[in-house]
Amino acid sequence: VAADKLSTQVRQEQIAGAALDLIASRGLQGFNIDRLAKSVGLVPSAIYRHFDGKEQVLRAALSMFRDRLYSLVEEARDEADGPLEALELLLVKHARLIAGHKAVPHILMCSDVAAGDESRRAKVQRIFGGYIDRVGAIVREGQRSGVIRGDVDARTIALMFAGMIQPAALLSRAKGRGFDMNAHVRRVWRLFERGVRPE
Amino acid sequence: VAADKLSTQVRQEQIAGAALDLIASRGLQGFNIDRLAKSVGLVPSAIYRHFDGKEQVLRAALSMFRDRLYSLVEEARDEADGPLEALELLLVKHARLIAGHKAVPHILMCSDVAAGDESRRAKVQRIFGGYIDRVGAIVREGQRSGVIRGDVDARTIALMFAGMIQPAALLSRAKGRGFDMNAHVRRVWRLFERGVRPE
DNA sequence: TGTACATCAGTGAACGCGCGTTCACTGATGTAC
DNA sequence: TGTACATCAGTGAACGCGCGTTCACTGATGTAC
Repeated sequence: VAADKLSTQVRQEQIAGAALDLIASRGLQGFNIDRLAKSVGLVPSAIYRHFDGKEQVLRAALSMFRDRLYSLVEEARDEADGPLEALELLLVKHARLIAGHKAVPHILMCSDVAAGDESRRAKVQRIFGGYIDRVGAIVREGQRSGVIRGDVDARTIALMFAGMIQPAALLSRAKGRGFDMNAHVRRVWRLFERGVRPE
Repeated sequence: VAADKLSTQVRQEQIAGAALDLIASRGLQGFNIDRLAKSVGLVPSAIYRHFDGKEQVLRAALSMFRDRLYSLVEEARDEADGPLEALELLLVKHARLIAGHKAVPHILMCSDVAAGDESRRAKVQRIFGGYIDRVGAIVREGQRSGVIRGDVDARTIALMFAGMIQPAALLSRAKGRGFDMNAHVRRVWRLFERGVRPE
């Protein structure tokens, strides 16, 4: 019983998406060709019709991850009015993803994906750096308009922002239901907001 | 040419320590029996004289990691006077480890070590939870003595504290020399300090 | 103090499983005439 | 519109490498007498 034939373009997206889910739920260890193939309803060897190999699948997954991550920042920026509200909204959006067991962003960033060969490490670093840059841009906007203190550089504040989410993502993955992500986000935001408020 | 014979007790410590280093520098992927054996000057099969298997080595490494991590907190507490200074000192100690490419704590916590079977995940979670509890205890002390605001719970502040280090550890691992850890710590501390200061 | 024996850490060859990858094939899709 | 052919996604068997683990052995250490 053979699977339906779909174009390589469609399959590549399916496969990259499935790879992301797999890595998010089972770590890089749990990401193998067998499981990947099964989760898109194909046979392992069929993956090679659409990718040159496992590493290329990982690259595609990373690119998809990057696009989603950056989109999240843009969304927050568009929907909020004002930089401070944009940051708060972004934090809430992250929390929602994490609570919905779709903690792709911060698990991926954390996991051993960042090990491996030089060019992969460079790619992960570029993605994270780009994220910090984008958050930093929002911060700088806030500094110009005077709602965020100007005596600490924007990059540091952006890193602190990222730091609100990562440990929480870990705890949430470990504890599952036992961790109230929304409550945490509300509390931690108050700390952050006070830290960055101008004197 | 055979290696010197050492007691199992000595070898177990050597091996667990080497495992930690290996995981810190190469991720869980790079942690294999061949490399592990080589780094303690033994032949792969010799590892099995001292551990039942790879998983047991990992457990021992985790335990060693836990002891070191908790010791760091106690040291900071002992050497500082006052809870706020203790936190700052702890932050500096972490930064020093990370800058010295011994970023074991936060890489390990982040890596796929936290995936894997149920009992290993539980162990990693317990270690991280214990760390947060210990930092939280310092925070609570500060709240009692009035140097830390009392209207945010200690746990949240402890998580925020952990959040100052993790993203920086990632950046540092990726960028190497290109990231000035000490400068970052000084800047991020000012943010944190202002966030937790009483009104 | 010297000898005999038990214990045990270290060795290297071999085994076997997991898993990424290849390849000859099948059959559907789509295009040329 | 129908036929012939090229293209290409999907299949399953097989291969081979990496790597964790086992095992019979060697020889040093330490203990009993």
